[in-house]
Amino acid sequence: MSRSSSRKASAAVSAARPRPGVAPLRGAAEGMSIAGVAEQAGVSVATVSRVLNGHENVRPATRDKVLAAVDASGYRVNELARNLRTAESRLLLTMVPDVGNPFYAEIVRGIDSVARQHGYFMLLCDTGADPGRERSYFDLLRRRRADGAICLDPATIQQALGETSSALPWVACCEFDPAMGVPYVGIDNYRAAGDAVRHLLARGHRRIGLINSDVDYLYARQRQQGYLDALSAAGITPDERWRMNLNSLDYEAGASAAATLMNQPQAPSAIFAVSDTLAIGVIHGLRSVGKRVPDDIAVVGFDDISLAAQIDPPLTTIAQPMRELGETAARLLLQRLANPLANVPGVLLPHRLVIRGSA
Amino acid sequence: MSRSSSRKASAAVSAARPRPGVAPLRGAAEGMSIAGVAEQAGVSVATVSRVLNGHENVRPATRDKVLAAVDASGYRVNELARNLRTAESRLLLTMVPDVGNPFYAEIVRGIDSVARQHGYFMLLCDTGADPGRERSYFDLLRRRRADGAICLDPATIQQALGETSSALPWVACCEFDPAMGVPYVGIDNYRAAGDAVRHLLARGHRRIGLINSDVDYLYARQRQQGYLDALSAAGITPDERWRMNLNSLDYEAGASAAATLMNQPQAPSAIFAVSDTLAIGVIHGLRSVGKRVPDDIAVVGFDDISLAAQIDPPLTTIAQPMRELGETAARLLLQRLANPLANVPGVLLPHRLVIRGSA
DNA sequence: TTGAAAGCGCTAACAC
DNA sequence: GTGTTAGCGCTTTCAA
Repeated sequence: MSRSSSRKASAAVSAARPRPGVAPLRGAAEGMSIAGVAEQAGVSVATVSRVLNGHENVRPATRDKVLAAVDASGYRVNELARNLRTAESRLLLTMVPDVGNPFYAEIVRGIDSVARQHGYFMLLCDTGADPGRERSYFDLLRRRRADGAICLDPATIQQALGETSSALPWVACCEFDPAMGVPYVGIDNYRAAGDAVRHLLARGHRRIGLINSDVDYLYARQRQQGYLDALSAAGITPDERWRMNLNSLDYEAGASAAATLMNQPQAPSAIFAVSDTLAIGVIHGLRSVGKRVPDDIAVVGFDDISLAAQIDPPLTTIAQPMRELGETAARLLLQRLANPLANVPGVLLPHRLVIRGSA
Repeated sequence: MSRSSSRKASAAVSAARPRPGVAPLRGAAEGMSIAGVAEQAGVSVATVSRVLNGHENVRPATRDKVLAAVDASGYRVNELARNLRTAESRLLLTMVPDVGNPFYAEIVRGIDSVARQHGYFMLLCDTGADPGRERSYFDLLRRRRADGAICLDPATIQQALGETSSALPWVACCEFDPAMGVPYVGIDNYRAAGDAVRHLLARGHRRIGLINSDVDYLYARQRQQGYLDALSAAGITPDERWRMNLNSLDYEAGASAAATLMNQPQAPSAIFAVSDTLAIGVIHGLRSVGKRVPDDIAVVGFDDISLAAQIDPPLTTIAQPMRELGETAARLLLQRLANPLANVPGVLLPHRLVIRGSA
């Protein structure tokens, strides 16, 4: 828009100083381009580029001249230009439904660390489960703003599968369907949920409630099935009134769900919540209706966010290897980018039951 | 580093198709550029560009032709090229010390929402308080990868002030020095801390502990001064043993600090922690040494993250308008980008004491 | 080992 | 209203 004048002007300035010898000392920043550095160093732009990119075939003396000029001018490569030329943005998109959820935060850290190790930056997008936003993020890929994407948002994934996005360079993390033809990393949700329920069973509970998210999501269905089958295997017929499906993982959602669940005859004596945030809310909700945990009601969560160990009582939960989940997702994506043809495998990471005070 | 080979191949492919005449019908995606669309629509690239950018001076019929061609080809603008041409990346960098901290997460949401409203995307960077990473992020600005930055990391800010970064387009959020010549948004930390202490005083406490972060940080010094002055004003001589400085805001840090604090004669009867995460850890730590909150020890936190209301006992805390903090920071930055010369003001947002069960 | 020059795909003068 | 064309700043042939 209003850019041409200033930039042009400064370019002119540097062009207007063919003064040999002493560097004109025009401080750092702005106007300086690779051409200016070349001029100051008395070499061609090609040579400057070679030095900047660490190519071997440059005479040490030449290299030093260039480096000196770069130093003196405070030049920084314009990655906008570099990106166009090399046709890559070196940006990885990460889509999460909610940055505020500690579970996602830790995964995001894992992604970020691997990405940075490989010279990529991470563009974090909070979809807020908003379909409009969700769709537009995949477009970032098509518009070359990002080289690849990692999606953690179940809703987005459901939607992506329905569209033509399978050709795009992305991987699924935590929420996935092995049949979907997109690389993924996650855990065995079915077994994990079963492990949680079996723990409760072993503690003598027979009436076990399930506070789940929307069964539109794969992971929710998998965990529900794990819950159901574990109950059946113990000879218990699951009561439908013990189950609730929420469209949020917020603390508040868990709190009110717990209150609702307790407000019925034959209320459960234990609750399995599919997320620690939900479970923490559940404990709060239970307390608000006068129930003590674990004495009156046992609670098991899912994820093992760092907070789980801090609350009262400390939360018994299924630990997911969050950091590794993120790191693996990033590696899978990088692999796919490096070799678009090779088919990248799906990977399942181990989970683990962590027994603390709540159940 | 290893980025040359693959790219070369694809460039060659598209370059090898100067075939004139009938559009090769090469479906959607890949190779398609604005020139291809122009050809299919039978117009010039300039016209396509005009349509794409919503310029008015295009005949409806022409516009339709172009749109049809865009549709048929599945063309998406290459923003790499656009960015170079317009000399802006439309990316805003946000630097936080820790994405996992719910306090920052909420602010980040505020930034993201304003950014997106204005056609920018947010590049989130977790500095992890690592000086190396910190420094490299400001370089993103110099390399034109981001148009501007919002910094939430105290350590990074301290360092940025020492360097020549004041010329860069960035704003400070939460941590700031009015004298630093960089736009900022935050709260009145001095008064806020005073309010917390006065609340405790009003509840009859005389021995009030302070669990603070590193006094290298401006906000930490401001809150400490607020604490000290409030105590003095009440005729109390602050005991140095009541104060602790931590280099982390993690739950664990708060927990162990609390244990340490209690492990001395004349231990405080109340604790003011400068962050809710710390305060939650404190409550946990207190419990682990057999102290009950608030009966034995009162606890006041700072921030009012959503979790504060959920724990047992619910946390009394100083609420910061997190969402607004983020939104304001983004607006300040956008303002600065729109008009680099105008001097953007510093803004202070109101805080508020939220009284719950812990004190 | 170095330089000249051809673009990457787009926008915006400037003509017509 | 529409087309022609000149770059944006960089990387990478290709030739010397």
